[in-house]
Amino acid sequence: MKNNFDNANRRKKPQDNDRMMEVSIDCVVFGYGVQSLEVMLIEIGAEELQGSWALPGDLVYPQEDIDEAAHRVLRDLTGLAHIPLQQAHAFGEADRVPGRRVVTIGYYAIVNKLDVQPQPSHWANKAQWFSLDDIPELTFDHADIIRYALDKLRHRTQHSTRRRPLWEAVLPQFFTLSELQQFFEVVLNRSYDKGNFRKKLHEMPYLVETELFQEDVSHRPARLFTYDHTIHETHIAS
Amino acid sequence: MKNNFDNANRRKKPQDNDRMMEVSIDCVVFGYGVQSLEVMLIEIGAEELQGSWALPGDLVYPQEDIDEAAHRVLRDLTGLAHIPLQQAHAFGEADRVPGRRVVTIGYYAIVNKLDVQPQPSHWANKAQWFSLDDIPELTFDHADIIRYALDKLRHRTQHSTRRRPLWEAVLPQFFTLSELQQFFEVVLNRSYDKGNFRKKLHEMPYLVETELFQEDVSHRPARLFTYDHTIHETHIAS
DNA sequence: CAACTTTTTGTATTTTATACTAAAAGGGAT
DNA sequence: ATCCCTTTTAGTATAAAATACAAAAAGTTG
Repeated sequence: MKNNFDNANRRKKPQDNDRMMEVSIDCVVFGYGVQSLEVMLIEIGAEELQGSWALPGDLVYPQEDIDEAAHRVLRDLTGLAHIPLQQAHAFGEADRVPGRRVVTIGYYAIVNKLDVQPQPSHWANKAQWFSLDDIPELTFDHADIIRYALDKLRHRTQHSTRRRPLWEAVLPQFFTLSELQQFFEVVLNRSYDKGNFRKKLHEMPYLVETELFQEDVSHRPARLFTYDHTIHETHIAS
Repeated sequence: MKNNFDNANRRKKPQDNDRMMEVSIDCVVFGYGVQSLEVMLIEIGAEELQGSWALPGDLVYPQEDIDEAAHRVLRDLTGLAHIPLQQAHAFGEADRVPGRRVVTIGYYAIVNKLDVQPQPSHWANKAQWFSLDDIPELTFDHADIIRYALDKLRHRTQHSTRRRPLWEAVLPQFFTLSELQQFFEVVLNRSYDKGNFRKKLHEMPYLVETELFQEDVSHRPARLFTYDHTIHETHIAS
């Protein structure tokens, strides 16, 4: 086994470490709430960066996949588990971390703020939500990583109809069309016409109408819909 | 300087290398030609993988940005310089390279086959074009990397109107609308109606009409157009 | 039951995409 | 020169999609 060499570096043996570096993960978790989109940050509770705000991130272990690492890091620092993280971009400026060489891979996700309860642990002192227009000074290039992740989040919300929709992880199992519309309005920061938005949704066969209705609202109760992933997949295939 | 620590790993000193790994770049260079889209592969000329085909790729140096590394690697192995490489995706399965831990970052670009002359060097024995439907067995997960890059290439060709278009690097400075149409047809693997395609192009103010025409063609010569990046940028801003 | 809210359906208009036709402008052969 | 071939270029006619707007339906509240 130790005699297998990556073609990417054929003149070096694996045990030579003069070309090794650290690889980290940074997670951009967006918190969806009523009329607001926030991002989860942690306060560092150790060593010289103590008191600084940063994205939840840590080094990748040699024996784990980067996707696994993303989940572990987020869970260890904030307590958030089973979050559908997506890779956004790798950041690899040589001087992005002063005095060290760390290549980081940015991941992003969106969750419902009501569904999660941030629990800082390990070297995270605090873990809390920050409004997107009120982000504190962050370590290193973390502000860039957030910008990039927000771009991807918006792009994917608008375009990719061929993958499991992001709102599926945010909305309850049964939801109204207005709730879905709000998701788009909050994430994309624009507003839609109610009737027209509804028309477009009716062309999505994987958005299935149930016989359930809203309760305890002081107006006409809306019909509840649900997302059917099986229908979505067969729809993509055709 | 050595006392600065990444918040991503606050319990380790930089000199501990039990969490270090190798980071590599793999370049997917698409070659645009008449009615064809190919990809540049190299034949490995050293050690056990000798004779295998692979993407041009190598380890990142500790002191260079990953974007720089991508250009260096491609130049060293294939002789291709000043190629506008774009990051596609990071691949970090723990077992993607047997016996080692290498996280690789995939980059992609498209060039005109007539503009470049592949010159294998370093540990590349050969460097040549392969048709996309006739790719040989590749090392590691390089086939996945190509798939991913092709996806990005197509997506960007079709959608992103807000960035410098990919065809700018492929077409000559002055080109006909039919040449531009061919680019889209080859990359997206579909055909367009001539009149309608032309109509859409006329809505792009950064595509400017010149007073030049084709010469030495045995039919009505077409008007030549050119791309104006300044106009494009002001157009994006509005 | 009138006032109010939000859902839901519907129409009318504008914009965009697609299909198709035909004139214009060259070269080459007769 | 004239006819035939090609491709460019302009244009029209139709279909589909996006947008704007209006109004009925179905509940709650006072």
